[in-house]
Amino acid sequence: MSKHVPQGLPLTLMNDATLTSALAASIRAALDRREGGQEITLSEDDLKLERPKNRDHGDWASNVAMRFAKRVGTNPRELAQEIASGLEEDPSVKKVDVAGPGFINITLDEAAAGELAREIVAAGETYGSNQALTGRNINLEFVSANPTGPIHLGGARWAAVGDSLARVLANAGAEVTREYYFNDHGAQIDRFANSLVAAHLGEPTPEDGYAGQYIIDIANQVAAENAAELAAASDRDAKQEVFRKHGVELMFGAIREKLEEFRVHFDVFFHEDTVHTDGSVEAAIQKLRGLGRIFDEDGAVWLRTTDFGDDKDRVIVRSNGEPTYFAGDIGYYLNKRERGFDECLYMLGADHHGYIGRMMAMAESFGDTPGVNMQILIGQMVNLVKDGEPVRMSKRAGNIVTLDDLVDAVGVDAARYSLVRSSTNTSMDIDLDLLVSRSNDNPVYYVQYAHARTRAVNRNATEAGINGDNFDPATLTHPTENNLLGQLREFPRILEVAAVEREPHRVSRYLEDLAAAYNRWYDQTRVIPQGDAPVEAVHSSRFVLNEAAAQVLRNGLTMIGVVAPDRM
RNA sequence: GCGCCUGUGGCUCAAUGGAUAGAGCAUCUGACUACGGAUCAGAAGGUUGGGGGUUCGAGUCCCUCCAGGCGCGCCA
Repeated sequence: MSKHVPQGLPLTLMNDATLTSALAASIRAALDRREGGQEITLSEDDLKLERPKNRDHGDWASNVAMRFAKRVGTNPRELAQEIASGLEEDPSVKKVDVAGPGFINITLDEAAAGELAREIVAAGETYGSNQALTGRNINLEFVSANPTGPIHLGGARWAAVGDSLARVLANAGAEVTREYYFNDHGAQIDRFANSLVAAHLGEPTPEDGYAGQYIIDIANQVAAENAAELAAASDRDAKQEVFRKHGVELMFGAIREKLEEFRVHFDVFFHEDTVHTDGSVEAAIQKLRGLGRIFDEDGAVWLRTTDFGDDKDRVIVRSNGEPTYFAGDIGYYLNKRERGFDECLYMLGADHHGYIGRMMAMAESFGDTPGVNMQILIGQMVNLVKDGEPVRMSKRAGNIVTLDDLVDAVGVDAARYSLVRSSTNTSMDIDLDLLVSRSNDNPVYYVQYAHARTRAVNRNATEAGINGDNFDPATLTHPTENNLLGQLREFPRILEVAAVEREPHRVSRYLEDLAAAYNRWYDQTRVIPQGDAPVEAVHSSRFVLNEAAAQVLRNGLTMIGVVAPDRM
């Protein structure tokens, strides 16, 4: 994602703490044995363990030997060997291998690894929560679509991604406020109102107006509900005012309703009007003027954004005295900061990326730090495709595909999942017909199926009298168990990265890997003994592992607002 | 012209600078009178757009070229 966010955010990995300290001690010892080793200080980064993609490379791996070999005058493999022999003394370590150019591959003791299943079940829905963003007070603004029409596919994408991001940020310990900037101030609203009057009077859609069935529907509804008010309106302008007031209200109500149905809840709906009427804009201009950032030219009021890297200076009050749209943004930003938000995140479509320069300059004009107090996340467009050909959506033309259409076609779960699943850096083509016909291909069902399967296993096992009482982690020795445990162990780290990098799509990718690991395990082992075979500790242990997998699938699906069903 | 994003198997997309570039769909071959076959096992399919560079190591970072999307208003 194009992220105008601070670099080098702390990323404390949820590695096994004792393992990390054992690694540190072992490296220290190896370095101290060499001349000059005392001069080297180890950073958190140096001790970072990573999870090998290939299971043959153990549970954890470190590249530390390759990073330090040159500095201490040896080759990586030799240094790795020294560190490895020190590590092997740690009781939770089963074996340590040196591989490839100097990787240190650590395999955990099975009992230590299996213990995780019990820990996850005990942690329940808190498993995966972390402290990566503790103490951050974040305002996340997303969707903010104009109330001149229903939410279209682009807005749907930001609704799904933004809401998931909010969940991921909160899961990382941040205070998150979800906010929608309700743009009810500008000329577009006049055009919207004008379109409603025209529809009411049976006139053709005005130049620059909005078309579509929803305009007619809203016009009819306003007319039906406000007959007296309309009759009292003397001229067309007065009628338009009636349509403006009630039409915007209706449109906005519909948007809120659709978002709620999409399981996207906003804490604050902020009306653009208020920054113009409550003095926020005026206060912001005064403040910037006091800071020497404002100048007057050609009868207009300007903000000297070029001082902070913008392409050109920006008008904030036109020569006719009307504030620009950007003036509203300025007042709104100041308003957010005064409400106590340290970090204001904006999710914008790629068609607004030209805005970044002036927004960041504006924040800096206030003395704030761009990329910290103000962070802008740019996501690429959603394109509508029909029969392989791109179709240009336009509210004016009235051929938009809406959030509602998408939900009608595939349902909330599949819609949210597929919108979140890919990086926001990539533009997205949606062919609604194709989406419907291939709806069963959606990976969301694979993940949901895995969860439903855990519940079926649970029901059957419970009926067979199996529970977790005789849990013995050392019995979880099958390769697929090792693999599943490794996958489960990664969950908190995935959520940390997703939060810090602002990339919720990582969660869905992870869930697909986890579901695959679960299905393979299910295929290879049995929780319930076959036939008359006795119930042993291993079955009890697998029962716990089954519950752990279920828990993580649930917790992960919750992050993207998708239901974890008991049956499908 | 300048700026941002993208370019990875036939298609849709993954991959905090790490090991043999991974999934799904499509294609082909197998597996159910054992806990849900919406599943599993396997095969085939790649010069990561081209070319330089940095690094022990580059799909990832830097430069350059090519292609596509988006943007450069006293519009919102």
